[in-house]
Parts: sequence; C-alpha cells; structure tokens
Amino acid sequence: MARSFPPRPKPLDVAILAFDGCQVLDVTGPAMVFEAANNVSRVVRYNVHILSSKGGTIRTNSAVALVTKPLKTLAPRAIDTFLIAGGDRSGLQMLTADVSVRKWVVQTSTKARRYGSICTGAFALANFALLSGKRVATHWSACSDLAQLCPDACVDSHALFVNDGRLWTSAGVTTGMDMSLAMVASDFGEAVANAIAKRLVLYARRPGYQSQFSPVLRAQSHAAAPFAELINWIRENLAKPLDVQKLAARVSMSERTFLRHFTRSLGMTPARLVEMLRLDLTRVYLATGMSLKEIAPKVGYLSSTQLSRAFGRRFGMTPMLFRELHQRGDCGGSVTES
DNA sequence: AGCCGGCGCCGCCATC
DNA sequence: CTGATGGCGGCGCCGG
Repeated sequence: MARSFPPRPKPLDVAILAFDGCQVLDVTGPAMVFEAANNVSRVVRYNVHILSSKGGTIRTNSAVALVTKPLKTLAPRAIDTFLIAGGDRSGLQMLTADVSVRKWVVQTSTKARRYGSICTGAFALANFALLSGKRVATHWSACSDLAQLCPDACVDSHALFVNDGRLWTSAGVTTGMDMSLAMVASDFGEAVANAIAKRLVLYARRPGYQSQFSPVLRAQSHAAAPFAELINWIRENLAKPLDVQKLAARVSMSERTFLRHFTRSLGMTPARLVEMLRLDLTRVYLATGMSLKEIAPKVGYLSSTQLSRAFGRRFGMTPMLFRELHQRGDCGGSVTES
C-alpha cells in the first residue's frame, strides 16, 4: 500500500449518444446521475461524455441545445458504459442511416462492459441488430412497434428498465435516471445510489409510481364483456387469495375455458394480471411511505419477502429503492396534487 | 445454495 | 364437419 495515497480507482467512462431531435432528459438525466456519483463520494468515479456523430451543437426536441463531442474522440474499447438517448422518429432515422455511427455503435456495444438505451433509443439498437434474443424495455407507447421491428427480442412492457446481461434498456424519459441509479448501485453500492437520489431530490413529487402499464390495462378492461367487471372486482379484492379456480367460478366458466378466453382477450394470463395489479398497488403504497410489512397483507401477499421478490422480478429494483425514490409528503402535512 | 410440493399454464384429446 | 368445451396430465415456475 502506498503510504499517503489512498487507492484511487480509475474513473469509468460513460458515453451518451445524442442526436438532432433527441429527448433532452434522456441525455441529461443519466448524465446528472453519474456526475452526482462523483459529488456524493468525492472521488471521480465516472467521466461522462456527451457524443454525437460529428460533434458540436445539436438541437434537442425541446428548446435546449447540447454541446457534444464527435464520436471519433473516444475509442470504443475505452468506454465502460454506452447509452443511446431516445428521440423523435426522424432524428432516429437520420442517426441509424449514418454508416459511421452504425459502425461505431456496433463496435462499442460489443466492447463496452455495458450498453443500452433510454426510451426510444432502443429502436436505434434494434436497427443495428443489437437486441436479438434480449429482454428489453422502451417507452410504453412504442412497445408494440419495437416488438414488430425486432421480433426476436422480448419487449417487457411493464418494466421501468430491464437489464439483460450487458444490455440495459429503460422505458421512457425519467426512467433513464432510475436505470442509471441501478448501474451506480451495482458499481458502488446502494448507499451511493440512495445518496444520489436524495441529492437530486428524486423522491419529491414524482408521479413515477404510476404504473407504466396502467393505461394499457385501462384500455383492455373496456374490451371483453365478462372480464371488465371481473377485473374491477379483482381490483377491489386484492387482499383476498385470488386463485384461478375462484376467478373462473366468478364468471361461471370451467377453469380451462376461463384460461383460454382470458388470455386471448387480455393478452396475459389471469395470474399475471393479478400480480400486475398487486404490484401496481404496492407502488402506490410504497410512495406513501408505508412499510412492506404493512403493504403485504393489503395486496394479498403472505409475506413481505415474497412481495419483495415479486416486486424485484417485475420492476428491476427493490421496493426499498423504489420508496427511497418516490416517497413523498414526509415533511408533515399532505402534499397536494398539482 | 439446492430440493421439493403446489399451482399456473398449456397441449392434447374426447365430447357436445 | 367445424368449433367450442372441459378434463387430464405434464412441465416449469414460484415459494417454503
């Protein structure tokens, strides 16, 4: 051990690819998180690079412009974490049509320790054939398009973000920050990630606990005749044990036919829907600061560990971390909705 | 970890 | 004959 120098880890290079028409928060959100990791730990843990094809100023899809470095300033093998931002359709088309971008991105994605996308950036990865056989997330409104474009990928429409091997993809806009926090957590521990979340005041007034799939679900419950009412009944009785026999009996069908009709008209199995509703409600309770032990019986789980495991499986983060990020109203009175 | 019982789910097939 | 039904058995996942 050197006597007066503490061991100084080499900073990790994080490269975020931006382009004309990209979503500014997809770039700045993760950039803020990684930079904040440097601040909270008082060590340079990450070097963040904002890149674009040719470098220079790019216009985002808001009034904000970004100053970027050209791709060629960074060798693909030097990069630890590589992310593509999302953006509008024409911007993404321009990006994927650029041959030098394609080459660089493919090389970087094979060499980097981690690669991924935020929001519709997944479409760029799909165009470069980097999603094959992977579980991925993208913006909820784009899930079916992505599944169509990339049939051999498994699009998880209710995850905030998904980590499959070296690939990380996040759902939309602000979930890029959630995903970046998870990356920091896996690099340097939960404590660092939680400190960042606090510093960025991520836990205040975020509507992020609203399920990504609830709009989809609402649309579905208007569809098939006997099932809309059933779903509403399930919603009101989540604390009860809800096995398939019971549900089938409620709509007076045999278990087998119930299963068939249900999955066909709703696109998911009964148990999966029940779990979805339970975990969705869990998020709402978590955001109010309730403990897992209190929540579990309210949403029909026998134990808090069981709930915790199911939660992690679906959302790619622990309930603790979720509460840390979304808890609100802990300064006395209730917080009014804007 | 690793084993096992139970349940969700589905393929198959006889029946209506 | 076709299509819907539902019973049976097996496989895989989840939880203890």
